[in-house]
Amino acid sequence: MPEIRLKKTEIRAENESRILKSAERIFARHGFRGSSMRMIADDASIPKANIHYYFSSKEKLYRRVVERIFTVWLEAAASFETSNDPHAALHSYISEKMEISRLYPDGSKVWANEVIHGAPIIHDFLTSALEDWTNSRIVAMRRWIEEGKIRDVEPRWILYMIWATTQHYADFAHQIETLNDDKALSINQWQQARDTVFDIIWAGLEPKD
Amino acid sequence: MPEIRLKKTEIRAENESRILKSAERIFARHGFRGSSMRMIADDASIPKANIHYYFSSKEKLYRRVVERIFTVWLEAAASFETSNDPHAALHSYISEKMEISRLYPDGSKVWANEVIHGAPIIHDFLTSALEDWTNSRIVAMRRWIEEGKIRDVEPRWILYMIWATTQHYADFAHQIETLNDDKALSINQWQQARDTVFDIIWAGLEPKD
DNA sequence: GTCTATAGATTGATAGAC
DNA sequence: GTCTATCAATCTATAGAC
Repeated sequence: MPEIRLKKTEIRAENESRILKSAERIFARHGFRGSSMRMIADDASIPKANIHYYFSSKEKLYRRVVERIFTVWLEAAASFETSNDPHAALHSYISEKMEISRLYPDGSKVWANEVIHGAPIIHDFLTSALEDWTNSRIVAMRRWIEEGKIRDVEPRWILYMIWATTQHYADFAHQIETLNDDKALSINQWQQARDTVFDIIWAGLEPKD
Repeated sequence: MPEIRLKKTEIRAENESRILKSAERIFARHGFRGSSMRMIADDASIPKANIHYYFSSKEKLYRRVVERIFTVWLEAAASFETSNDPHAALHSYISEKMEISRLYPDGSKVWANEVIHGAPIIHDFLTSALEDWTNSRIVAMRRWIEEGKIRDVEPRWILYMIWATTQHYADFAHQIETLNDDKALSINQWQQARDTVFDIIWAGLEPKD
């Protein structure tokens, strides 16, 4: 009965996707413990028991959500080229990170929430992919410094500054909107913010003549 | 019986202080919903029922914790002088914010956690004190721009950059330590990070000649 | 002011009919 | 694959003895 099995696979894919999307939104808004399976089920318009049918436990569902977020992060990470043009590499990376904050703020919030609480569930992500990536970029930035392409600044503080500033626009969106007359940032404001973030950081790295 | 009343007052002050300190640590580590009154009671070595005796409900205890954090924030806010020396004002403010991240990371985490989740409990802080303070500093920075003392950059993106970067060292401390061979930053590293944050931001604001 | 016992509500998870 | 009913654990909060 190949037809029936195909259909079941499609139903599974469709439902899993709907649940993951709702879970990301609910976890972002209420945190892991503050989110109940019932809230996620209601948001996805799927009976609560079915969430357990597709994802055996709340923790496994949460981990799947974080894995999705990490995939998005990896795509942005790739845009930080270790070529020999720091201006282009940093501009591309910062722009990409700001776009992620604008388009997927929930993912950023779940990640922030997890790290704030000591990364009890995703610690392995930090000590593997993130650590490798960070060290490779630090090496690249050190080379730029030796070649006189950027100023002599400890690379890791620059990376933290980029992460902090770009992710702030997602994680603290509520505060930013409150200070913006309770309105979300307009496209123009997003562009201006993105350009300012890059301009300030680049002004601090650009070699003085 | 003035003696007995005095002693009771002292006991109350002592116990309330112990509970608030434990609550801040537990809330920072596990979030509001992830923290139970039992965890806070155990951390403070005080019977669970007594927490309810001193603070009528979990939410009121949480609010008292956030009020304490806001007091610390206000002290740092005062160090951002609206005088006519932007270099001194920003250096003082950034240094103060970095010190807060170093000395009171738990408070910063509770605040971040709250804003990430849409500030359900502290929304009034955002729309009163924080909004007033922010607007006053934006006015001051606009004046600096008109007087040619800093470059023409939208002040609010600068403020967000300062908040994001300084608070990142508290909120994402776990990630930073993981990338630092699982060790907390040394005093030297804190100083270097603080100086770098200021230098980069000032390089982007300092008028070009 | 301290502390045990417990009420009342909510939660993650599962059993079992359809 | 869907969904109702329900269990067992946990939580906030309080009553009441000391």
